[in-house]
Amino acid sequence: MQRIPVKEVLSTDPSGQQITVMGWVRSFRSNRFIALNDGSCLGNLQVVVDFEQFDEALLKRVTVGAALSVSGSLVPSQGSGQRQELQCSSIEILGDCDPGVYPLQPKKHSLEFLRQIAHLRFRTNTFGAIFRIRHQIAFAIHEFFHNRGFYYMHSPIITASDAEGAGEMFRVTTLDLHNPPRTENGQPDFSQDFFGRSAHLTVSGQLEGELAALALSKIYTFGPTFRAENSNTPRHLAEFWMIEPEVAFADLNSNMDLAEGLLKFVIGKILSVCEEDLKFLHDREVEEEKTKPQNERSEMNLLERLRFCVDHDFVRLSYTEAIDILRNSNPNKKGKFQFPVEKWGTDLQSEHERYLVEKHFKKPVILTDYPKEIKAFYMRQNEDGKTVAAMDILFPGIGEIVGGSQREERLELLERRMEEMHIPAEEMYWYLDTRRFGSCPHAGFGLGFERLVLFITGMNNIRDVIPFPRFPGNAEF
RNA sequence: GCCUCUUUAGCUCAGUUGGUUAGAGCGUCGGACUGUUAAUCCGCAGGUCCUUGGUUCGAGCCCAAGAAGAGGCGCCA
Repeated sequence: MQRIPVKEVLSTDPSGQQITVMGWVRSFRSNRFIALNDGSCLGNLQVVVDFEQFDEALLKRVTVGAALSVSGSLVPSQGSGQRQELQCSSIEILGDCDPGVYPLQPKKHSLEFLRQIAHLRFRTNTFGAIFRIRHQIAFAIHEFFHNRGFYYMHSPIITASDAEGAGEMFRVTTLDLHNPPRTENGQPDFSQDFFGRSAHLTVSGQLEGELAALALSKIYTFGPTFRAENSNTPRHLAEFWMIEPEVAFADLNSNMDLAEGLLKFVIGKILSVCEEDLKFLHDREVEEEKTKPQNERSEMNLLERLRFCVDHDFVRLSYTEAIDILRNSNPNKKGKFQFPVEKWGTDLQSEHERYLVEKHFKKPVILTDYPKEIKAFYMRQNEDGKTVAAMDILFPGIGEIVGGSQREERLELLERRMEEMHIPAEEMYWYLDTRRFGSCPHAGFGLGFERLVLFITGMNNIRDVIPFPRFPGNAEF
């Protein structure tokens, strides 16, 4: 008999039909009720066992975590917790699970503990929900762009370009580390390396994305990126996934519209498609909030935050306006900020961003037109000569979730800026060629995929929304 | 990289001023239980108190160094 996913069974009207279901035991209660989960959805199928019909030795092997194939008839449940249940006529143990050594017990586990057994944490309700939602978010992102005429472009993962300056890079090499070939001055000779030159893992697909956008008009990348920064926070990973759309004939305003539209579409989609998993994470967060002191509890719960994002326009304001607000804010006047806001031109600290998003506006904020000194070389210079057409989207609890800009399409201005920032123009000939041959206004942004998953699932640590997190000192599994 | 905190049973934690035999809940295991919903009831077992060194008659507790984890900051997405 063919296996039917639990998700399908749970949406079937029970009428005594014979079915086979395979999954893993979540609990075995009263020597009678097996809760069987196959990961197709959050819910378990209740399998009812009449122990007189089964060998006692077989039932002893029905332990938490064991893989079973069960067959029987699907009938309306007599209990109140579920619509249907499987009256079991046969049980086959596909894989035993020794409860004495199996780390997952039918009890609460801390996220820190589960992180240490990340290879098994998929089997918990929480991580099942997170990774089902993660899939749906990825799918919704592709759907959004595809429906709007964007082409999915695969930017390279290994790159010889290290000019973008988005962060420290991981080197890719096949040279013998103990005895590399040397140049005259004693440095490793990368001309003898695999690619005939120094190579690294990409920190961003943006520059290559621009090349494609200046021919295909609308492209997006969605792939892994790597940063060898020694970042130890709940918002950073050394390996993370990034979505980077790039649009020709677009300015900063349409760039903001695109980013806001994308976030609203994806969040809205998840609200409708992942109702059950979201509700579970929502309730989980509500329970967790109860353990916190009153003043640390968030004003909105998870579902409220998500709906709020979909229903309200993001606040758009310039860096200059933000500085004014911050300068005149109560915490600044009362010296509550660790870094007081004084002069125009300094970068905002995360405490300032949090104040704007969580206290002042209480909604997502798009900050625009930053001082050129604190932004990347490729951002388009504004008429004031001081700022660039940049935009960052700040989310409550997450901080920067999107960073983007209109790109500098004017060759002379771009070359001058690169010179000022000591970026070798000759190595970037291929990038500058776009400005030499049919340059046009264009814009794009980078969206941190895991930060979006973090926001939508309501989790607090980015290491809990990617299956196998990579961060300083850790590449387990 | 910097700052703060944490590390005691499989898990989550308590452990008084440094004092003799280190506790609880949950889980496991054994037993009872045929309508349970992370069932319930009874019982047993389970410890390198993170590691190393030091102070002391005596250290889970004090000191030093190291390791691991968490939070904050910086870098950013």
